[in-house]
Amino acid sequence: MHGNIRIGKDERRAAIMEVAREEFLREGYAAASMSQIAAKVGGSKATLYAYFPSKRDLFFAVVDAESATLMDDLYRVDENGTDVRVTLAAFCRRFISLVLSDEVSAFDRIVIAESVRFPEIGQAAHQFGYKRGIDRMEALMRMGMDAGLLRRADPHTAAEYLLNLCSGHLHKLRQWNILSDVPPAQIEAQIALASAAFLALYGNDEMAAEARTFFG
Amino acid sequence: MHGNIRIGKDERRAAIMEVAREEFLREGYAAASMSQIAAKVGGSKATLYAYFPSKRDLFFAVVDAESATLMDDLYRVDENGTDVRVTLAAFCRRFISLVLSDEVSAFDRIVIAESVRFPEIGQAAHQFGYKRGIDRMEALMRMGMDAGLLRRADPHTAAEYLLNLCSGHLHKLRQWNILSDVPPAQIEAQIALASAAFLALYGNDEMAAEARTFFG
DNA sequence: CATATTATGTACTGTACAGTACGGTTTACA
DNA sequence: TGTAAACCGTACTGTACAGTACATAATATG
Repeated sequence: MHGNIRIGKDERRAAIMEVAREEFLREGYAAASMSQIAAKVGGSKATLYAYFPSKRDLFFAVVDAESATLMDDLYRVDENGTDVRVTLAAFCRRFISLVLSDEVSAFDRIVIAESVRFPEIGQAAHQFGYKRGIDRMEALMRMGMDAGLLRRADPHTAAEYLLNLCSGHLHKLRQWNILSDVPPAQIEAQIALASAAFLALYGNDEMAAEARTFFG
Repeated sequence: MHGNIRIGKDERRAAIMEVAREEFLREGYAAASMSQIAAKVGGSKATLYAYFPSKRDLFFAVVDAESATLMDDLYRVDENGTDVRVTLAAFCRRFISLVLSDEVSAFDRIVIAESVRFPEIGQAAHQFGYKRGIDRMEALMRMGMDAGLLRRADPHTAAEYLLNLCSGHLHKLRQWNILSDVPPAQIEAQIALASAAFLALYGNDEMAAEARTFFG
């Protein structure tokens, strides 16, 4: 009667998580409803609870998956050439664009909001995202230092600071839901500013002097 | 922005708001309960609703008040002397300490979490806090530039960047609820780092050179 | 075809909450 | 001392939700 095509368990699970992801990201944990999710999946609540024993479990599954994919995007370092400056700029571009995107924004909001009730979430974001990302970037920093483009310093701290510089003014405005769409020109400006600030702090004397012309 | 002041009975109103503030900051909007608040105030729900027509109104009243007091603390510039460097360092110390405190942390979390459902909140935080704070700091920047300690640049952008530099690594960890208590030594390190970074970017050549020794 | 598994809709339980109704009680004050 | 406003407790309405029960239908496997 209802020509429902039977699909494999994994696919159904994926479909549930996809819908749940949208609901949780848009509504937050409390306001998202299991009945709503079941309805949008097209199945029934009974089936939903057959796959995930509780709302909490579904939420955690979604957050873990999203954490893995997003963080993998966020902290990717494309070593696309020999020039460390190019790699650095490419990283800033990717990172800043993503940080200001709807998806990362929404996810970040959820993590911050729910990390009080569910501390595991904040720890996951830190351990599997941020920390791992910085570890990856250490290699990039070392390359720059070995090439003489960056000052000799603790590469871990340097990586940490690059990320810090990338999350700027626009990020705050997005967190407060003031900017819904960020004009590309502003993103470009933010990228240039973050790169320049980083080079002014960690670049060799020559690069730092050049970068400092950005500030004044 | 929500001036609904009743004549007389100010103490009771204040008592309600004090309790509501604690509840909202600890539980968030959804999980905070009006019955709970009424009980903790010592009164009844009828009285509570006599003062605030709805949960939403009470929430807004609390957020507005908290916004005003917190932001006033956060963005205060103590011009306690003639030396701009001292004023600058004092500002960093005050700002960073407050940003990492329980109160500001909790409030920031609420604003981020609820600015989706209540966009007015994010706008209030921006308009009456952040924006106004930066306007105040512009004066400080101008002083530094006039004194020749800072490079000539747009004082507004410079002020914006100082704030940006102050919200560092530790702020992220607090947002994710990983650090509950921040060791004072780490706070001091963060203060020194932010000051140094700012001077390396916006300080005159002499100060910038000195500040850059911090990085490597 | 027989049987075990899985999906289905519907309707239920229990709970928690915002907001209201109301009759009685305290307080302010004239 | 009288009166009106403010307050109180309690119990209520209506709603929304997580999670469950159950009887039925579709599918797979043998």
